[in-house]
Amino acid sequence: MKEIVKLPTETARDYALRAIRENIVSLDLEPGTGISENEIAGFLGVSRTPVREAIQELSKAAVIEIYPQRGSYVALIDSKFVEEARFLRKTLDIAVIEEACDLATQADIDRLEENVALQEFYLQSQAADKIYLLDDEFHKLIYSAAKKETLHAMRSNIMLHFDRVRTLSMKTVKDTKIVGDHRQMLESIKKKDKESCRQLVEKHLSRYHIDEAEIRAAYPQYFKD
Amino acid sequence: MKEIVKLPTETARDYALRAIRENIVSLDLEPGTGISENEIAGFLGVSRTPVREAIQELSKAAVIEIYPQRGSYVALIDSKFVEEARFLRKTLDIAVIEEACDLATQADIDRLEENVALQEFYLQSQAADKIYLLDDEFHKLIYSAAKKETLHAMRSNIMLHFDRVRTLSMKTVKDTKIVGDHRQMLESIKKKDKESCRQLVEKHLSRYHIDEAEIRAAYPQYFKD
DNA sequence: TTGCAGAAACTTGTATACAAGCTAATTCAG
DNA sequence: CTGAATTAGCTTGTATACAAGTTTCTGCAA
Repeated sequence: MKEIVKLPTETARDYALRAIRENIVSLDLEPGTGISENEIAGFLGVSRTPVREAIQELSKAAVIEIYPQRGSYVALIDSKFVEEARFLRKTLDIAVIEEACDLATQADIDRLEENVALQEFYLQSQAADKIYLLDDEFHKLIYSAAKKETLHAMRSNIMLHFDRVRTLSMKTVKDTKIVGDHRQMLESIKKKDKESCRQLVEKHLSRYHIDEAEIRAAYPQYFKD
Repeated sequence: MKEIVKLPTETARDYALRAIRENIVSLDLEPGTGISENEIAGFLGVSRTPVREAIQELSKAAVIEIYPQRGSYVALIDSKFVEEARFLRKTLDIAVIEEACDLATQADIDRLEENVALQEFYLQSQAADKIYLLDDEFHKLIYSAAKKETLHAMRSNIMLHFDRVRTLSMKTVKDTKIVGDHRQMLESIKKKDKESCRQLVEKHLSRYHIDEAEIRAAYPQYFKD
């Protein structure tokens, strides 16, 4: 588990949640790892209570499995969850981007423009981590333009399963293409071209649809079954 | 707050979550009501810890608002959340029922048949509460047939907002029509007729799309803004 | 009566103590 | 040496104590 600095503003609970979540997505907490409330509490420098609440929340998203009186474990990557996450994303992202075509204000467009411009800038700087954050923000901005912020928060939880696979397949998907996808999506939203948006979302998702067998062969111990 | 009997199998945390949730959906805990961890803990006969964890979870679904060191309140009905819930349900339910057309096994069909038969039976008995439960189970069975159980769990949380309005509009929506909708959906799934499924889901949802102004006029104190 | 100061009574956030139960090591009997 | 029973050390679940902050009531002074 890697260290995450605690922000002065956040509560102990939010800190614990963020720290554990980031470690799971980054795979610093490997799938199958046993975790203990006491151990993590000691590592983070807080008590069991906020750590426990964070673990409870992540167990609800099914990325942590709790066995009462026995122990808790980072869930193995379950193809079923990954597929459901992909299904949700395909279904919801398309519906939301179509809604954004209708509802986006000039301010929304401006924010998206700024975001994509930054992506294109960092693409030249080879700053993959920056692009990763901007990627998340880009999709969040689209949900915001469609007035569907609550759904985005909900989406985040199940996306955890997808995000772990994304981390594993980082090297195979080229950032160049992702940023290009985002640029095209923005242009289609500006033209209010829903059919084009739909096709772009599907193409965008297909990029992450790596041959699972390949990743599974490289990291068999991370997968369920 | 009405009493809910504790099942011998469930943990204190699950009991607290179920009890608070049911009270919110039934409006026995009215929107805007102040709630206290200590008060509820005393009422349910458990300590603050499991009650607190339940409240945390419900606050994540935005049906409870927590103001640190000040108090917690049952959220007022927010039209924005209700609309997002309706949007999610329309989008996801359609995609899932189409998937169910492709994937439903004979066992799935049998379970749906049994469920709808029970609905039709209780319709004659005027047992609205039974139908309410069977309604929930019907939609859950469809998600199960489409192998999207995780998405159904996620759907449940945001549906809380929708469910409260459903409780308020109980009298205006006729059970007869709802059960008829379910019968038609089942027949369309059996025929694998996706277009018919799509239309039925949209019609089904429109039944709940009561004139919000009407409910708002009757219960203005329950609504935000 | 009005207004302000201060204390008391609440709230949630966090830490810690205890309870119940599972696992595995250890010890003792054969 | 083998095996079974006991015990010690883990785990999470729950209860309680304490901390920090907000609100409200109370009492006193003007």
